[in-house]
Amino acid sequence: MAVERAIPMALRAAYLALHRRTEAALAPLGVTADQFVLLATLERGEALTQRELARRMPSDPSTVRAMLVLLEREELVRRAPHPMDARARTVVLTPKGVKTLRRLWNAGDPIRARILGALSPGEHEALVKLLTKVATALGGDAPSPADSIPGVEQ
Amino acid sequence: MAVERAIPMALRAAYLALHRRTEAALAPLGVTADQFVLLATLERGEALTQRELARRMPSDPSTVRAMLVLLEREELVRRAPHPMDARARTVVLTPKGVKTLRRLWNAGDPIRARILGALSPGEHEALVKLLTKVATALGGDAPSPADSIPGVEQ
DNA sequence: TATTGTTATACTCTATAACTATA
DNA sequence: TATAGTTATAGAGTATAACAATA
Repeated sequence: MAVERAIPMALRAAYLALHRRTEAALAPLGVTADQFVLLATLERGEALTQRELARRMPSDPSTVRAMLVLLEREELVRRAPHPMDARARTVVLTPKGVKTLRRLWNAGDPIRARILGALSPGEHEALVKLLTKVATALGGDAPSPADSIPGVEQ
Repeated sequence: MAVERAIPMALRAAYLALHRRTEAALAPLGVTADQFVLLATLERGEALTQRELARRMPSDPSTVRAMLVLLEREELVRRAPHPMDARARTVVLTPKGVKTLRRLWNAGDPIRARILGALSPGEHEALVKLLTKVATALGGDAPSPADSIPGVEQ
């Protein structure tokens, strides 16, 4: 099997721990961890189309739609016709969504604090940089055969 | 909101990229990324009980059972009565499971190579260390010494 | 009494394919 | 023709609670 497997497993363990702790912390507010990510994505860029939202999550358009239906039922987001493109719909946070999102950030603070508490400032910066490298290497971009490393995968 | 949010998002992005690429690579073999993790966990410690398997994944016993039912249907794993504890069942890879697992590792090699290709040896080591710190800080499971059952490994 | 596993149940996320409407 | 979104459908993982059998 030849290729180091420590990183994938360590990455999985760290993410799963984060995910589960987040689920538990947000559950009292009736929002899942993934829904939180969606809401936070909306906060960063207002009036996104569903497609753009899916691109940024990143996720699948039909997955995003399923999530939006749930969030709309809770009145946390609202979908409106796009002003220029009659095919598209824009998604925005409702006032209730904004308020809930603020609470969600607060509910997650202890988790982020726990992570930071385990790392020095230098480690923190390094980790973000390394994770970004990994994500980029595995990125949605077309897997160009030229990028693979000859000789490594025997 | 006070606390840095770069790490959680970077962690999520990296894991999701890994997960999706893995799903795509293993799909032709009819196994999901999570099922692969289960099979690989079995490979590392044979004749685990379902409970111990769930602890190591980590996952929920009822989740693991659902996965085992699927894997048993594919004849990749087999469950047998525990020799000492009549309540428990041991789970082992079938010969077909062993063979499939070998193919799964091969199918995933290019993904791991891609990760390694993006990192220097020092970065690779650093990343594993940092991820382990994060997982530990978030309640990552402590790996326990081998508790496989002597004499049961097929 | 505590633990192992099963069963029933429910929900979320995921994703493909066929479809409508619009660009 | 291509794109945005919907609908139908399916499957996989997740987890809780009630339960039986056993330690």
